Amino acid sequence: MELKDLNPNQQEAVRLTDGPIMILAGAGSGKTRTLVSRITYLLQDKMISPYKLLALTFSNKAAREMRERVSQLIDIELGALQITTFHSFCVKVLRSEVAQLGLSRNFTIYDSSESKAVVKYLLGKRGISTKEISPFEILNYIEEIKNLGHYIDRAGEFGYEIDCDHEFYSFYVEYERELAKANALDFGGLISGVIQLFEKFPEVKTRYQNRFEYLLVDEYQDTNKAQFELLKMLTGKRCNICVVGDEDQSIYSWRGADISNILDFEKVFPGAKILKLEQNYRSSKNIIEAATCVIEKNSLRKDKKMWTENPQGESIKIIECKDDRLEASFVAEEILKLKGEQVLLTDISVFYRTNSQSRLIEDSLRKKNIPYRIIGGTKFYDRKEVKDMLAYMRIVVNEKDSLAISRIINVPARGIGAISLRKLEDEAIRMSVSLWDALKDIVDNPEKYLHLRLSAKMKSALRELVTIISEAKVLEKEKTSPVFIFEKLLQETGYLNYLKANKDFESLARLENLEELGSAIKQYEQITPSPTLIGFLENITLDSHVEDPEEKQTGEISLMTVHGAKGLEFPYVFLVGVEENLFPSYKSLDHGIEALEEERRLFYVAMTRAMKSLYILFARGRMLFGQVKFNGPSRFIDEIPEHYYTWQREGGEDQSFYLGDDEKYFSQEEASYDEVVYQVGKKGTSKSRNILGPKYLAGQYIFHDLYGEGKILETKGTGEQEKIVIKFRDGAKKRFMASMAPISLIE
DNA sequence: CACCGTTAAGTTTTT
DNA sequence: CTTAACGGTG
Repeated sequence: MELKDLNPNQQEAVRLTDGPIMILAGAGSGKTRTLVSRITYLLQDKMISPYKLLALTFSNKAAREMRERVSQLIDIELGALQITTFHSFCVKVLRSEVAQLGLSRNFTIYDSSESKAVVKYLLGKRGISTKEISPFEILNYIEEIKNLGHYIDRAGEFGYEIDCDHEFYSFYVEYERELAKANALDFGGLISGVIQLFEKFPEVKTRYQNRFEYLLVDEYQDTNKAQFELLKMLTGKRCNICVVGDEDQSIYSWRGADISNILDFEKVFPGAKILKLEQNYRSSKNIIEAATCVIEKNSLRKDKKMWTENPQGESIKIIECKDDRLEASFVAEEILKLKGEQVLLTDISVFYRTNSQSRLIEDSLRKKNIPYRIIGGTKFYDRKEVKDMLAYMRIVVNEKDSLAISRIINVPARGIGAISLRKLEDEAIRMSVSLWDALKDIVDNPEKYLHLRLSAKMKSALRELVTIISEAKVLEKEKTSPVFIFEKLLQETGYLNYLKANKDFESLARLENLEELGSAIKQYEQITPSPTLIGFLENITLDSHVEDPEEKQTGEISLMTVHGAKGLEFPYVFLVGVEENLFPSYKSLDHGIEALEEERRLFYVAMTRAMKSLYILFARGRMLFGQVKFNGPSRFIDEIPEHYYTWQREGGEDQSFYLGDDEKYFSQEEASYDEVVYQVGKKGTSKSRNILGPKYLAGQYIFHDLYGEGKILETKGTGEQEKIVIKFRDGAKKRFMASMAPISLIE
């Protein structure tokens, strides 16, 4: 096989097939290429059967891409080759072995909104309002436990401790019980389920260990403890494990990704070989060097330094804008300019920290007729009507899924409201059967349930519902086409008519969404050898269906969050909203150095997406939560050495805020306060900025005559209306009117 | 049981 | 400014 296209380090990464190896692959270092080469090398040169290889990724997209590229390179039957996501892999294992764990193989997979519904149900059962305890808090707690790989009654040493006296522990236990009753697993449960399986049935583990002689893991920095344990179990004694990752691109720790998996790899796999891919093929020297300076401020990282042979390239452009609207219109304006220079729109991308920032950008792009598409954002499968229909289908494949039943029992309205539902659920609990079995029995033997005093209307409604579902179940068993079942459900449940009855815009949009769901099922049928309803459902819960920006090259620019940009690259990148409290996010500023370092990695990811041209924008004033905030430029901008960028100011400084053409954001009163001139001098630079606006900026340190030293967290308003939030040494946060409070700036 | 008004809060989201 | 979620009323 040809390895001469690879650099020496990449070649070594391909050839070191045996024993544990960790490849630290910097951004744009040809990571995927190396991985693909390694797979083909194993298959072709080492003559390893595809059956013995397992490559794990995090996203379906990455898995598809890798498989695609392998199949382009070699001409071997790849049928048995497992290139798949952690979760899909676990589903596969569990579907074939799960009987041993007391689930049946038609189990459903709950996504986080369904998990949340379970938690809310548990809270309701205890009579606790969601105001007293937020379901998210409990959910986070449960997820944390599961991210460790824990399962109930796990015995033995496992390197972590679970505090069974924790106030939420009982919720965790009940939650697990509910899921088991519903024959369902959540995302975390898929992983911990396999761990449980392997621990309780070592012979099953041995079988998988024997099969997969070579293990590959992509995006290793994103693995959590549970996934790490799974990997250890799978590699067994042979330890032919190759992980590829970049600690500097770990941006999912808030979801359990544990950076210590990378930092401690050598400890867990003694004798592990560490290889670094440090040559960048993507970006200009200027961008790489600037990004390197930023990321080196992090302490939690391996010693790795990117370099490139690419030309120096142009300077990074830092654009200081007067406000968020100007920022948006600058982006649109500049894109038009680039377009005039024959730059392809598909080569341009705009990144932002939070989804809500896309609105303004979209507005100004539309105004200038620039086609764009949003990558990520609100998901199709999160829409209410889609979830409703999916719930119908879930009951058809898994009748124990009571959550699905309670979701749709009154959608469309059948006269079975919350109270009646509660009555039915209680009855099911009393008889210790599932909700579905209870409903069926009520319909079949109504005389047994006189005590429920169900109205005739309700009884007939229930009968109808049970009949429709039962019929669909028969069709499902007969392997009828999923689309047919879907359409039958849509018709007979009355959902279609229920939407058609309303002529409003919203219902119309919903109809369209359901149509789209129909075509998604059709598409699934076409590309799947033996399509089943359960297969389709699994497909959509485990595959986010994020549109691939490279897929449709119809000449649109791409908009996405920085998280969504990971793994992508664009010649032209606009990074907007680079302000304190936004990027880094105000939430992370309260959570210590680790959270801040993650924000810095995120910033690093954003920078390193750019190949040729990088614009970093920030707005002096920004409309946030209905109020204008003056957050000041992000600290990350300060971390880029000056000689890598040019600084450009947009929007003058003598005009009042937002007094442009169509602005009605401000009352006259507020607008006239911009008379205050202040100075933010950066020490040692000539860049002192005389800006009209607030007197204080977030991040500055002050002294308060009464409370002592403190740091400004945020400011809003100007002049006499200016309010500031200060965090003092003792951790207390206080609000002040800037003009009244006895405070002074500390240099 | 459905609707409406009030209230509170407001990151990121590979699976 | 938005949105979600609750509680009260018709």
